[in-house]
Amino acid sequence: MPRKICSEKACFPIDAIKRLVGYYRDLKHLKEKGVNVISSFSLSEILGVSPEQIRKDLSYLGEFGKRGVGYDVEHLIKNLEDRLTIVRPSNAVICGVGRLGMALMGYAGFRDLNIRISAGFDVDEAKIGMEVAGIKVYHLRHLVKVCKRIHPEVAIISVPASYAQDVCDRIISVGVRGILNFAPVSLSVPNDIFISNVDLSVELGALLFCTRMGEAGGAKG
Amino acid sequence: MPRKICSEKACFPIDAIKRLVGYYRDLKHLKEKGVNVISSFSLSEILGVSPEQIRKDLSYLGEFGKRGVGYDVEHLIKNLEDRLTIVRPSNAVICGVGRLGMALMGYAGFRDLNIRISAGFDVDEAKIGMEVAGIKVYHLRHLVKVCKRIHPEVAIISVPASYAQDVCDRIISVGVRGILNFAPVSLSVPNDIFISNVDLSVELGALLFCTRMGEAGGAKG
DNA sequence: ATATGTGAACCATTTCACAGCA
DNA sequence: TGCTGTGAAATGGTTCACATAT
Repeated sequence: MPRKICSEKACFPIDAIKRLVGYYRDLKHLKEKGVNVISSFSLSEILGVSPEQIRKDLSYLGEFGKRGVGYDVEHLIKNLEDRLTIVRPSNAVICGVGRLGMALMGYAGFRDLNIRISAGFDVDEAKIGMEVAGIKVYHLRHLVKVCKRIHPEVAIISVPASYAQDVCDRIISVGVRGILNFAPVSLSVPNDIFISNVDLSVELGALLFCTRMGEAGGAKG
Repeated sequence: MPRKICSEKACFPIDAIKRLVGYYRDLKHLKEKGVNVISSFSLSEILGVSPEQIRKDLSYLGEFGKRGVGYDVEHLIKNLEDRLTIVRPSNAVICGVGRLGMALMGYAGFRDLNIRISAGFDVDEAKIGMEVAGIKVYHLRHLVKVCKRIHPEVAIISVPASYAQDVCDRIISVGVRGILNFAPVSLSVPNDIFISNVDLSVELGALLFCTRMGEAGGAKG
């Protein structure tokens, strides 16, 4: 993934986008709790992000607040849904129905973003034809055929590392332009394809290193 | 998590640490394939990171290459294991043995970093006493007692969002200083605790947004 | 009075360019 | 000559400070 993303109109940092998606989710929780108006300062405490950062992030998408007052929660949610294109539903597929793949098929959080997991793929004959969380599992050899019907916008790769590049290539060949990769390898893709790596052992390894370094020194940030 | 981490000797960026852990993993694959010496330029193609970036990242930990030649793969691996403290084994625990928690208990990648998942915790009586991938599941109410025996350095939180802060507090109370959080909420922790959030729907949502923006514009980075 | 929105200042990381060494 | 290691320059995200609006 690049560090920032641009259209003709504007550029903004990927990290800002991720934070904004997080704001959206937490704002929905706030609304359920009956909060109608909130300032960037109060939001700051809930989100663990500075008020200036929140305001700057929101300003990438437009002006949604009232000066001297704050943000109308519902209005802000609606605008985030619109600008982040959450209103527009999407299909996704999962390649690799192992333990992790199955967990992702049942992950409720995707639905909140209007993302529907429409199919799973695996090579294990025992799994073909199964339904996991209401999602049908197909053989990987039918990937192209099934995807031509489903038209997934994004794909999740949760196959073993050694299969990942092959699956990745085939996913791209059916027109998928965004890939969330859980396989612990660096995949090579054309530079019009977005690939985001969630590397669990890298995360845990880096965390462990930090705590051990912290023992002797301390974090500064 | 802060942006950088410091000891008395040096400071370096968290992102560099994460990349280094990734280099370590990919170098081990390379070694298995019989590669003995490699330049930062060849590594660049495999890792998808620029040669300068690789050299700079490595330079945070020391000087491991031979000018005019490249890096001895085995020598580099040994040094990374040493400097990233991967040689030193660690225990971790997982709080929340749902679908995701179970997947993580069986995740092979942790073992490659000498990280051992030593216990799982849940509140579901049906799961208590179970073994998942050889790891015993305890009731959450015994968290403190079991952790005092195991001495985990890091913990993984994969409980529902509403339980996460409570579990987090208790984990910290037994001396854990690093937390990998999968619950989709911002947790508040003292600032000597390292917490890394893996937010699956945020990742997928941001990815989707990028592909949709990319349709009209294009990535620059 | 209060809180937003934003250009400017700041600061960290990435990239560059080249000195240093095999 | 070839590739590493690293100060210096550039890039770009975050923080600051304040003008602006209610």
